[in-house]
Parts: sequence; structure tokens; C-alpha cells
Amino acid sequence: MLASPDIQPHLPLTEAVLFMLISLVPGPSHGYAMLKDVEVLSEGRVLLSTGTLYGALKRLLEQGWIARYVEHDQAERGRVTHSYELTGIGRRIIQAELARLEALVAVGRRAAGERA
Amino acid sequence: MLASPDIQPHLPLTEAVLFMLISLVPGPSHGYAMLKDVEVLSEGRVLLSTGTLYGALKRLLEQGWIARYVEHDQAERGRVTHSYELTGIGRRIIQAELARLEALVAVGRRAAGERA
DNA sequence: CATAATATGTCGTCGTGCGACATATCGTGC
DNA sequence: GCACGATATGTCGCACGACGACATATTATG
Repeated sequence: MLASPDIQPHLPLTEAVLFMLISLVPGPSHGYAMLKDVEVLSEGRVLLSTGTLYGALKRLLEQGWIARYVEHDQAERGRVTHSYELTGIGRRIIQAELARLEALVAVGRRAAGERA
Repeated sequence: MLASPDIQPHLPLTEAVLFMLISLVPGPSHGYAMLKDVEVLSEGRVLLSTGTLYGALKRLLEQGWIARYVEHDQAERGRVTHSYELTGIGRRIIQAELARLEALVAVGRRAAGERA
């Protein structure tokens, strides 16, 4: 019962990408905000560089896991920011990766947990 | 209460390395056997190439997470195999990585689990 | 006695995280 | 009015690691 068997080849995700996707679950956000969200979500352990961030965003867009739309801060003047939003595929990827991680932890605990 | 705070910088482990370390928990083994063990442990999802295997073994030795000793198959003739064994550091690394993964899953489930 | 499985190793390529660098806007305090 | 930090986006080159391809040799099996 593997929903969308074509998503398996994309796993495992890197820690950076998984945190970025998770940060988009509550709703759309933009690059810099995701950077800060990931820092909070990971309790300060994952500090994305902008190189990692924008490189990963580009790939996620190409793969169709997220979608982008342009937003104007104010009326039509001023800074232009880009908002990113999870696609259906993106949500399925997150679920698949979390399931994979749970299985991995189970294997590890079974082997390494209950013994000297 | 982070035992050995100096191990944190080594995380996250790659999937290949974590599975390789887990395969050594029950006891010493050699390269090719680890290759097959990982395949079984991962239920066929992780198929290490020998490039990955021996490259990773070299690094694990250099880092002192495993130790190597030479074994002679028979008396003193025939194929020479190398056995690898987890060190104390190696065991702590596994525990630290499993703990990290559990925390990661918890964050993911909290964000992505309990909502539409 | 050929063929598969076991066993170890190297090499080149590709993907990805990351630090450094480059720009520009916005808010706050002085 | 203006300096300065936070916000915001992006590029470039390096380093590390997984991987497939290739190379070899020994040990079982049919």
C-alpha cells in the first residue's frame, strides 16, 4: 500500500530540505522567514546558509514540491518578496519521509536499543 | 545532559553510514557481509555500492568509530578478510543519531501530523 | 570446469550543504 | 536626517559523500 510509488526514489531528503518543507506546512512563507523558522524548529541546531536556502528552493520548484508567487509588500512600490507554498506532491513527500525516518529509528532501536 | 558534546558536530550521519554502524551492533563483521546486512535491515531499500562501502569504512576508521583487524579464513593460506568492530565512540554516535532522528520525527509530526 | 557468489578495492561524476561575497530595502534609535 | 541592524534575495566556488563502472581474486555449486 505504497501511495505514489514514484516518490520513493526521491528519498532520503536532506535535513535542510525536510526542515524547509516542514516550515511551509502551516502556510505559505518566503525564503528568509523559512531560514528563521528552521532555526527555531530545530532548536538552533540547523542554521541554513543562504546558499543552501536559495539553492534548495530552486530545486524544490523544479521538482514541483513547492510553488512560488510574487508578492508586493505595499501597493506597487517597494521590496518584492517571493512566497512559497507546498504542493500536494510536497505534502506527500513530507509524509513519506517521516514514515521512512520512523522505520529507520525502529530498526536502529531494535538493533541497538535492547542489548548491552 | 549531552554526553560527549563533541559528537554533535558529526551529525547528521548519512543513511549509508548509519545502517553500516547498526549492522555492526550485534558483533564484528566484514565489508561484504555489511553490504548484505544493510540490504536486509532496510528491507531492500538501501543497496550500498562498493564505492560507498569501502569509502565509508575508510572514513569510519580514520574517525575511530570502528576498528579493523585482519582475519585469515583458514590456517594461513587463502583469502584474507578484514573484520570491523564498533568502538565506544561508534556506539555513542549511533545513540546520538537515533536521538536526533527521533526529535526530528517529533517536530515533523507535530507540524505536519495533527492538521488537515 | 564453468559460473555465480563472495570479497576487496579504485576512479570519475554528480548532487548538495556551506561559507563568502554582493545588493538592496526597511525599521529603530540617536 | 542618518547610521546601523534586521530583513530579504541571490551567486560562486569548495568540499564531502553516494554512486555506478570497472578491476581482481577466491570460494562454492551445479
